[in-house]
Amino acid sequence: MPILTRRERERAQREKLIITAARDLAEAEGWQAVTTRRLAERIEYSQPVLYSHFTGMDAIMAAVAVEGFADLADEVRAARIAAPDTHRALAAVSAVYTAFADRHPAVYDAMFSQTVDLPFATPQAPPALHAGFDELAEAVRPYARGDDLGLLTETFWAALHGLVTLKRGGRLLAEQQDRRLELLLARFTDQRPQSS
Amino acid sequence: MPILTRRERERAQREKLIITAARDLAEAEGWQAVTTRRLAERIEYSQPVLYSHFTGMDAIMAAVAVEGFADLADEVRAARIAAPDTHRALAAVSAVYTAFADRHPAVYDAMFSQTVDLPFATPQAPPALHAGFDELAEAVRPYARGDDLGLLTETFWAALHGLVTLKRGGRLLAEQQDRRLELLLARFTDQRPQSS
DNA sequence: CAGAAACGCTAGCAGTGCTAGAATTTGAGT
DNA sequence: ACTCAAATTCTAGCACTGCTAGCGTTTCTG
Repeated sequence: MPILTRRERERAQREKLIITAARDLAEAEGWQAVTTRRLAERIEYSQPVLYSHFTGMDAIMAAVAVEGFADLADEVRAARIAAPDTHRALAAVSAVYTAFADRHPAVYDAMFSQTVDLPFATPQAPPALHAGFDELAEAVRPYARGDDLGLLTETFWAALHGLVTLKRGGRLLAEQQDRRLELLLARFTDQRPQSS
Repeated sequence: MPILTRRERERAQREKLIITAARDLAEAEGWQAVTTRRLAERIEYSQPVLYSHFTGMDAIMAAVAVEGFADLADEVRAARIAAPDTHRALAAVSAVYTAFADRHPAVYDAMFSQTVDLPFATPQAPPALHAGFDELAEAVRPYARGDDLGLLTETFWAALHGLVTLKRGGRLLAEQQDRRLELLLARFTDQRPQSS
């Protein structure tokens, strides 16, 4: 823990306040409603203060995303550990992932849909993002067969992401989402009547 | 074919011009660069003319999407019909789908990512959208086993969509995309890993 | 307690989607 | 051919956006 002066502490606190206000406003009314003016009003400072913390709106969205990575990783980890077997582990992880997207659609968008200036598919990506991915990979591992675990995890993740975003965009009816998830799991866990 | 007066013909022609200009501009510089002013400049009319054809920017984006549905459906259909067997049919359909998204990212976004005021998961959805979905369903059918074909097709489609969008957003490295697609196909076509 | 540095503010720029109302063109009907 | 109304297109403007220059105040330091 570095030693912080009072000013530095207050600054950090205000930065957190901005991120929280942005997230709350985005969840309540969507990212299009998160403007610098409304954000400044919420935190009871003037607009330019935002730019002393972040380079612009994009960076604020990125900060909300980074918070989200940590939250999601925690939830996925908890779900995986609590599961009694590998089968239910992957199911639980998938359920938690889609539930997170449903509960925090704006945060999810910032994390995975919006174009945001963050390193992703590199070691410089936020640690929480790697942590979350690793949790998912552990859940996938028992079904990797001979395939590359990383690539297979990415593929499974992409499938979850596709289900989430198509549903949220109104391209898929919400009602049958659970059954789609079941079908996806069945294909990835190799549940089949008989073998070739 | 209805009888159109010269004025009506000219109007229809200009509407097409707007859609094409919007698509071209979006592909060249992204949707954020498609503003009413730039669009009006391109078609060499003033801004308000756009509002005599469309209710707003959203409707213009929706019109570009509808065009895209038809193009994509044609390409998918051609790929499926040309394939010599069911296995290569699904592979070809998947390849064509992702290639379309790569070649026309802005159109793809309008179709499946942007929030656009169009009916989707209902009979009122654009016919070309149903046509495209049906083509995909035919490619999936041989691997449906006992599962509901519609739901399984939606799930497979979602997986493709996830791969496409995560890659375009920089969340997945582009290099290994082909291998991810292979893994997805293997899981859906029930191919056990072969010792190679 | 003076001077300097840090800080947050007001005011403004160039851009956005969209619209009211004036100006122009068009196509009758005489 | 000429008038006049209807259709059409334009100019100008509104309320908003992200972002920034520069001024005035507060705060810390020597």
